[in-house]
Amino acid sequence: MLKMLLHDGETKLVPFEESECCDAFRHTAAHILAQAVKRVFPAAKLGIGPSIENGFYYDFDVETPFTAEDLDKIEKEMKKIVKEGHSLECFALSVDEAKTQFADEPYKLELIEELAQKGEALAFYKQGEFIDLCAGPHLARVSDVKAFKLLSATGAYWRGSEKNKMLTRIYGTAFPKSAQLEEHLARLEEAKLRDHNKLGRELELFTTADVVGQGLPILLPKGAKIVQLLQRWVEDLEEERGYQITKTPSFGKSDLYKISGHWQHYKDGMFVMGDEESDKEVFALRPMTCPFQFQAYLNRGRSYRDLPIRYNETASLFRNESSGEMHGLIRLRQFTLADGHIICTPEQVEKEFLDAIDLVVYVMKALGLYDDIYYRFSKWDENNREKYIGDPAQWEKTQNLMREILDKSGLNYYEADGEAAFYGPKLDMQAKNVYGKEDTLFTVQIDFQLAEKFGMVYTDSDGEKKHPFIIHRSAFGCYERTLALLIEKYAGAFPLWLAPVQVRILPIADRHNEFCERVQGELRKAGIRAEMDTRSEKIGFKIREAQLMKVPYMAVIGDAEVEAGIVAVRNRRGDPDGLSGTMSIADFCAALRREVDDKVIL
RNA sequence: GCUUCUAUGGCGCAGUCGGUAGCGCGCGUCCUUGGUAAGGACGAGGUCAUCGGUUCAAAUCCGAUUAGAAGCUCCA
Repeated sequence: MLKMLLHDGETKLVPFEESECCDAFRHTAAHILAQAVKRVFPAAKLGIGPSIENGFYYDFDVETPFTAEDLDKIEKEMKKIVKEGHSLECFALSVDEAKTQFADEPYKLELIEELAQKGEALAFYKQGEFIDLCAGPHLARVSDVKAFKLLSATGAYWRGSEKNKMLTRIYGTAFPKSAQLEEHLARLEEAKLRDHNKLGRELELFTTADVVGQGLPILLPKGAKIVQLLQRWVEDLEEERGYQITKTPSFGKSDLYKISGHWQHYKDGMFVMGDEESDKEVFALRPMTCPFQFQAYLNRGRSYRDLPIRYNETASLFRNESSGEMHGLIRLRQFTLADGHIICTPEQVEKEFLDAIDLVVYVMKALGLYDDIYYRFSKWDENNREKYIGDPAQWEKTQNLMREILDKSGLNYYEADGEAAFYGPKLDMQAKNVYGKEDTLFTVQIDFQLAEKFGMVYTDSDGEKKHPFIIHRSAFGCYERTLALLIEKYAGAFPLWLAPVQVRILPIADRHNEFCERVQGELRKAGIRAEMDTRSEKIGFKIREAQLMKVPYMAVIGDAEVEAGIVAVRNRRGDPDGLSGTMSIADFCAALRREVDDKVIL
């Protein structure tokens, strides 16, 4: 139990595990950090310092950013402050008093000014000589902050806007007990071992080459195999659900993007080929599939009887991300989306939307990602209208429609302003990587605008020409990004059906090679991805290699196996359900096939 | 794009005050190899990311570029 100090000056005992206490704890740690920085670097100007998931940070304006040695010094000073054992007190000041108090703190003055304009009360917390403008709550005393560590110093824009000055942010974490801190740090180390950007390279799933460029990974045979498996599987699933496949160009004329609005809204994000001033035609690589796939719809007149039309396409997309944004397989300049558009009547929207979600949920369950995903209802930002097309009433109408459908679906979602596509609201399925960074994996969107822009119509039963609704959806998201998530989810030990090598065949001595080749042939004929270790090494060494490669199964073959025409099967460690023991080649093939089929069918 | 940091054979690293490169793994050859996490010998492989500068001399110092990492911002 920790003693908390509330803004009314009252105290109460709350366990650290309660989020209000945990936040107050980390927030107090942030104040201790700021106090230490002011002591060691008196010229530093204070920004803000909240608690965050798993820790805290504080922003400072300093001449030269903190070095690792600086962090050590600051940490030492923090320990001293904790030992000094100050109690915290909370008090209020008038605007004028506050301005006097923080005359040397320009960022605090800005906040005071702003709070004053809103007519909000100015609360302050004090520990020893250190006073901060702060809404609280905090711990009642600094001595409870026993275990902490400063993790990094990086740049961060004041108030989160790139128009403002970049301050120096120190990140740290803190716990009541040092054992908890150690455990947390160990978890961070553990997470790093699953990092797809490292593991994916080690397992030879992908690589990058300086001369090729940023955000342009080379998928190696094993990585490409996984993507191929996923793509075949997803395309089959889509076909089962009534999708028709299209194949459209990877680039088109600027005129096309002018219709869709990309030229006006996202030209900076596109790779443009040619110069509008001097060239007769200017092209751009496609950042999304929609305008191309719409041309398939426009191929002839459509009746309400034709709808819904569901188009899918495995599409390479190109987006000119800024140089600092690329990351492993997560953020790329070229990527492959299991893209698609459902064109339907207003009456059909609900069912089609729900069916699209149903497909995504099926896919996530099959991949084992279902429990790691959460849902974000991404709406527009009415205060930032230039980012979007269409009028506010339409936006409200579509968002309400989407909320209605979402509520019926029973999905547990949260709403986010300013995250919509420029043409409509989205349901984003979000996932976190091993470092806790969030990214969109899948998305389903309702679009009420592009049909009109492209002149897409259907003749309704009353003979009227009407604009259809369009659902933009992805069954899978982008293959590269999902692959990254899968690598981290399974730490490279893919389930059998996705493993690029399913069986590694290990001859005990070279004289068993011939039989091993036969086994490899049999497995391959049965559709099993088998690979043989042909090196002249001891069997223990070969097993170790196969373990490092995280291959689901090994088939060990020596004299006894050759004589009896069988294989000794061994599974990957930590897989108690897997096959093991000796069996005939035919039985092994059949068992593997069964296991593969069981895993995919839910 | 911004802040900080980084770049040495396929991978992981060492290289002290500037004096033209080493180790482990991997790779190749040969020997070895019967049983569940590293058998041995020999060998190949690097103009130290690129370009430019300082210097008698640069992997080492300086600048630019390219690429990578963390964070911020952005993400159709």
